[in-house]
Amino acid sequence: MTLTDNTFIGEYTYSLDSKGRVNIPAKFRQSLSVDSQNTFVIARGLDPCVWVYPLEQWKEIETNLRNLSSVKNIHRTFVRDTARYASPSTYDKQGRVTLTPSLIEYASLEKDVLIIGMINKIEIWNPNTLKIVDQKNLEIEPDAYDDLADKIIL
Amino acid sequence: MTLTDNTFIGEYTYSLDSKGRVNIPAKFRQSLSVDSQNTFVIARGLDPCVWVYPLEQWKEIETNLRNLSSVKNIHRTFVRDTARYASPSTYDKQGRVTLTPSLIEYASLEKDVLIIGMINKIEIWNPNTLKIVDQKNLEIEPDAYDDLADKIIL
DNA sequence: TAAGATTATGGGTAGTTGTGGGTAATTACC
DNA sequence: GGTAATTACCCACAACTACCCATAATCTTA
Repeated sequence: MTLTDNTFIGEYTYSLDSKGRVNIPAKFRQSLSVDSQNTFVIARGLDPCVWVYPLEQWKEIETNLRNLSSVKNIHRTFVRDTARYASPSTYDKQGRVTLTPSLIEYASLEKDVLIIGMINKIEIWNPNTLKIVDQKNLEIEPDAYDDLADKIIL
Repeated sequence: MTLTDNTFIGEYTYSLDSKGRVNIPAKFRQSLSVDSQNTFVIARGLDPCVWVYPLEQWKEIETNLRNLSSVKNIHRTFVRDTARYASPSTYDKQGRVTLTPSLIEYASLEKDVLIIGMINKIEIWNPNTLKIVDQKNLEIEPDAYDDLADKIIL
């Protein structure tokens, strides 16, 4: 069952092979819009993981980046950090995308990887790294977290 | 007799089979809106149980999540926590949805499960777990309970 | 109360999905 | 321009999932 176009939820364990390929879960592929032409854009996450965008979604990001001022240093830095590690990747007949060595290193990916649907994008994690990050996030102020839950969860 | 669309009340005992399938009570299925296309979204409850949303209801949550910014760590964390354990499930010809192993484990579900209508969603419990939670809830401060009286007329 | 319809539960099967490896085409480098 | 390395494409197997059917229990209605 497919929900909305370009919307991803759920968690899956897959394996990264020796050629740097990972399977994109079938459910995610099915939810990819036709406009995205079987193509994702892989990029650095703000967390130590790989972010995978549907091509269409990435185009919106490019538009937003274009609108950032080149005068402010922080803007230039943000654009550079975002753009330099990003690259498009069309999945093969088996539904796999190829990750760049740079991104595999950045996210410390090994054989077993965790793929998480994040609504408008997909995250690829080393499961051990995520455990550590999850642990750290327990320190988030419960009040701020509860406020979010109140607004969003039904 | 069906009440309002996507509204669930009552309690039922059903069994979870070896393939991770549970029957959704016929009354609940009948109350599911046409827009939900025979589909529920199963997710982690805030209590140790499984939450089952009508697709239509879940889409509202998705919309809310989509509006959160990925720049803020707390937002990313919240989206991840919410989305990762959720998955759509269309019921089969016999009216059953399939639960993920992850959710079965989270809610400690065994053969006998308790299905409870929670107005806008459905809860699936291990009956023993619910007993314990019910017991704990007796300790809720009566004052807080009384505050509710201002908001709800019984 | 009896007959029919609906509902709950179990299991079989065919199609889909994930994973590994092979080969041809392309690119990079001497 | 020739060789080596890399990349993209293709095939094959194994595991799994979704779909289908069968039976038993329950409810509905005449």
